[in-house]
Amino acid sequence: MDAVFKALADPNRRALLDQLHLQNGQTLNQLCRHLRMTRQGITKHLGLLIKADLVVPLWRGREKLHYLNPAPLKQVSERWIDKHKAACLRALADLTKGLDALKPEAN
Amino acid sequence: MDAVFKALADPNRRALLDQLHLQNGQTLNQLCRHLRMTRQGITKHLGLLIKADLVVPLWRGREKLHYLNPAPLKQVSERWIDKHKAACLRALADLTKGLDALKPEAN
DNA sequence: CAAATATGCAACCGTTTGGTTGCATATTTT
DNA sequence: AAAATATGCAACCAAACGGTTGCATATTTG
Repeated sequence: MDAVFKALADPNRRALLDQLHLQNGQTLNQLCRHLRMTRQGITKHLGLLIKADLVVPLWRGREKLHYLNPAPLKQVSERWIDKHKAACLRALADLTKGLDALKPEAN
Repeated sequence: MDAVFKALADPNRRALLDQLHLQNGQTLNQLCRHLRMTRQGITKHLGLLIKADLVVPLWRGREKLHYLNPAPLKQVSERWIDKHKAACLRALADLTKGLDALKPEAN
């Protein structure tokens, strides 16, 4: 969890996530084109993103494809915002209520 | 926006947000009790949280009350997650589908 | 097999960060 | 007015961070 927040702290890493969000499964060299920095520098950033499980790497031959994994971000957003969660859950609750209202005639 | 991510990067600052989430409007000295660190250290952390607009201060006499402001976090969560939104919408879709499955005998 | 491509690993270095200590200021309380 | 309470500001320091350079390794291509 700490790794996720630390990974998000740097603007270049966020730019990498943006880039992957734009086109998923990019290789290291592809990502290098959009960011003016050494390849090794980007490698280190990607390393942190991967450690935080925000990016999942997949080897194909000599190429390393990078995929965006938004799962950890879910928890991030739901830590202090219960307004947000509440709104979503309320919508679901209302619908299930709607379901129950229709059910009696089928039971 | 950068300030928000940077502010969230430190575990002590996240602990402060947790503390405010538990009880809103706490004073500096109150917050000091839950975190083993110098008061001045906490002041600096709160400074960053305030600059990121994650915490809003309110002076009352010689006391400074701190209030949690979850608004900036909303944007954070919605930057790379459209899957999240999609998942939520899918859940809703599945439920409405369930509704439709029950409906025919009522229509 | 040799050359080119794609990536990894480690040392190094200036800057930022997290935290402390010391002192100053403002509001209550007695 | 004096003592106590609540906070602010600045200097300082070790540790972490962001980025570079240099070299090593693995896969593909000719």
